[in-house]
Amino acid sequence: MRVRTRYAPSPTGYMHVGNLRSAIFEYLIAKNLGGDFLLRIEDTDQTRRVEGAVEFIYDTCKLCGLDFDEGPNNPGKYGPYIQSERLDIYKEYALQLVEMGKAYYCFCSEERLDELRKEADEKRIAFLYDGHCKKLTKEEIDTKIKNGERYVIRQKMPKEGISTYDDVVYGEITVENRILEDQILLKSDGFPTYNFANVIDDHLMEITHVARGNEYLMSTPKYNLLYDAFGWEKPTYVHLPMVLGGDGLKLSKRNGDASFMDLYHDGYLPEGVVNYLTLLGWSPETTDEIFTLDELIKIFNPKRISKSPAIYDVKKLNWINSHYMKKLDIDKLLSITVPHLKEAYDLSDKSDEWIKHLVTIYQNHISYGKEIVEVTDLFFKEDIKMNDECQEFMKDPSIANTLKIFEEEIMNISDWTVENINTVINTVKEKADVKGKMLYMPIRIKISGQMHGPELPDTIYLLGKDVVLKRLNK
RNA sequence: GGCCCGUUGGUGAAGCGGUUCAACACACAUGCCUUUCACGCAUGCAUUCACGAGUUCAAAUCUCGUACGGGUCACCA
Repeated sequence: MRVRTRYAPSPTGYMHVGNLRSAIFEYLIAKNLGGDFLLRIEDTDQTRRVEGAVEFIYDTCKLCGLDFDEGPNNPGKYGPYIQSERLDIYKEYALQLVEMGKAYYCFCSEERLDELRKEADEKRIAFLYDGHCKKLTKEEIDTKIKNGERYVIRQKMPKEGISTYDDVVYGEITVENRILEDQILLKSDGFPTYNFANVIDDHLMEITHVARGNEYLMSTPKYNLLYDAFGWEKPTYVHLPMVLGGDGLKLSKRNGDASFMDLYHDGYLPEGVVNYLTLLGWSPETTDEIFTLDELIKIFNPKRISKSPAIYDVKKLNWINSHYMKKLDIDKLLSITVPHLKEAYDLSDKSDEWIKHLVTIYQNHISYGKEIVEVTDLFFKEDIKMNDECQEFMKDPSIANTLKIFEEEIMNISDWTVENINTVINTVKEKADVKGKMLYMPIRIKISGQMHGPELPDTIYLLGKDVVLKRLNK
């Protein structure tokens, strides 16, 4: 049987890295086994629907290299791929289930349910629908429907026994049937619930591997009961550990850039993000950490997904992304850095050549595009401030002389080039009789306010003669 | 509250009965390289795997209990 996986998001507009990771894992599972990867939009909750969300999902996946073999924009023979366009299908199957006695009509009002829930709450026990409408006769049901009463269709659960299934990640999962609620399959607005649509579609679309967040670990037995009722073959389940923020709490906008598009706009590279996200809760057999998508396809094994939650660690993301930054060609590098520079600083008096030079010398120093802004502020600020470490260093008595000679030599440069600046530094070395750290550091600190930075001659060159002289005299 | 899942160094994480099993990476420290910084390279960094008991000749690895953390109990997915 051909392996088929699906990424089945709700179009709520926001795609955080946890969702993206699910998509990546689904993609990797399919491609590793030479199968298909498809997109299905689960828009059964009309109240949460966001316009343009589908395009957003497409854009994100395209940027990341996750190509769909089938989906709303490139349908295969299993469409439609948007659940709101499949309503008739769900209804048909729901009715079939009622026919078989595995589901029933329920006319209970919101008020009655709330009352029941409150009671359960007071007794501090879990609320379970009491099966009130299960006893309704055919005649009673017909009358109620004729009277226009709103209804839902609920799945009939066994009241005793246990259900067990095997998960690729979590192993054998067993739950008692008595805790399974007669869950709603079809809502009163005619839309199916996730619980129902998901099963119907996965079967109809011949999905073989279902990868999803582990919040479904406990409800999977209910889905299996549905498969059994229809006599369908159950898929292989791969429940994914949750992605947590650095503070150990659920990922949110607060504890980091949780949205892929935010990362992308900050100048992170999709290859880097995909590489990092794959390592969230999964590890290869070797100790390598840098992988292209193609390499990942070859080695991805869902059995190696970990059970414990994965921590989304921006530091590690930065480290991986910096690998990809170093390999970037100049045009690409410019495209992810210059827009941020322009936003932060006034570049109107800078030449393209100057900007290119600036970005180039920082290529090995930044881990994502936007970081260029904070590391280059010494080129744009009027005043530079030395930290304690710098001030401590500058206390050495020999420094005044070194800087004085340097200033004289700089003033005498007529042709402002990196090469000539380099020559000046060598001249200072001779005349002041200092070398190494005592030669470079005073100059670096005086003109940049920092002990770290890119090549000194380049820094001096880009600062310009006027600024350098000005800072030397402060 | 019931049920399910997790807990390895400063951090992220491998390992899932023995054979270097406490990998690897980040961070940190030191050294080399570069006339400086950074990059790169090299070395160091958990007598110990939440805690307690048990099984075993042998446990981070299996079992039970405790603690802590998370998930789930919707006409949301």
